[in-house]
Amino acid sequence: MAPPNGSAAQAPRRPRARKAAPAPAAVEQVDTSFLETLLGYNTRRAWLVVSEVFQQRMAPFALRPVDLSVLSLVGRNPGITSRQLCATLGILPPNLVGLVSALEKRGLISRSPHPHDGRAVGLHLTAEGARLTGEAERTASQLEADIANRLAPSEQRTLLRLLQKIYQRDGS
Amino acid sequence: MAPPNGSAAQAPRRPRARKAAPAPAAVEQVDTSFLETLLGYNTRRAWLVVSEVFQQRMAPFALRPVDLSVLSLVGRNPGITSRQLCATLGILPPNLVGLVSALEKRGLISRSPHPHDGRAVGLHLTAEGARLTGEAERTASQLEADIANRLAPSEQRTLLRLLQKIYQRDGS
DNA sequence: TATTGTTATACTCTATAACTATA
DNA sequence: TATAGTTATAGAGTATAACAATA
Repeated sequence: MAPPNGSAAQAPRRPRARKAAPAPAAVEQVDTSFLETLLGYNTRRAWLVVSEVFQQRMAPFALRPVDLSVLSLVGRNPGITSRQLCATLGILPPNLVGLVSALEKRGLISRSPHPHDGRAVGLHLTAEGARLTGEAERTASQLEADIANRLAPSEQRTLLRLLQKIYQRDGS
Repeated sequence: MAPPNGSAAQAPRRPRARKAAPAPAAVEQVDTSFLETLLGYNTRRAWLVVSEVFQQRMAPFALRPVDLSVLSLVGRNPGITSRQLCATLGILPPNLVGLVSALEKRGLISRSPHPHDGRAVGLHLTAEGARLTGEAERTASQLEADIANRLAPSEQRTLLRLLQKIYQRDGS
């Protein structure tokens, strides 16, 4: 799980072109220069680090990242519907059903009729749900602060802003 | 799949605290302010955008992101072992077996004995593998450039650098 | 004894089709 | 007819245990 990278990657050029020579040489240091130019590779690697630390620190709450996302959205948007949760988080409706049911069985969220749409159901946090969500949010913020302390405060703000520019105002 | 966000998120504060009041009001605009402060949330959302475009543009090559990663690493590190690929990409050995076998069946990579370790097997690109990998790498670079053009060139370099600072020199 | 590569397998995550009830 | 929520199910991704061959 520990990638032994160390090269300061820049461009995807590789001057040393070998002519299919079967020279039996072992690879010592792995050259990841091209991959490190890819946004997808870098975001995935960064996410792996964050999600691993998340799993460790949030274990006492028994909440996955997606669980905290749902609880946080329900807490800040009382009466939000499953459909709105799906659209906001990029989850497909069938995959949200079990998630919400589990949180309801744990007594963290409750369902109530939607004001003017008999098909929809509004979601709310219970008192216990609000308490646990608040504590979990504080833990998550601290957790991410500990990771982001490798960056200067201005760099932290910049990173979030640039990531948001990548995925916001975009549908495909 | 299209998240209708629009708020300029900053801090996880929410002044409007409701006392468990069952006021039946529908949610119009979803407040994602807290989630947008989380590095994990932002990296995942950005990755979803990149991976979706990747899937579209790379369809002609029938390569997933992880396939291109393997081909690129084998191309730049002739004789690299499965174990080294796993360590570099964060893949578990059992999950790499089928991946490498598939690329071998497609005639893109070949196996050769390791110079001084009878257990290990060195991986190499075939002529066809090198051709396809080169073309796929150029397509991937263009694809990501098109996504990153929402950012200024200096911002693009900054984003990659900050992401790398998050996941590099880290094992847990 | 430790490591490489492998098989088998289980668990999670994600995606599609189809149904119901409301609009 | 279109949408919200749901069920069933299939597929992809990820995880552990255990084995043979080699170090």
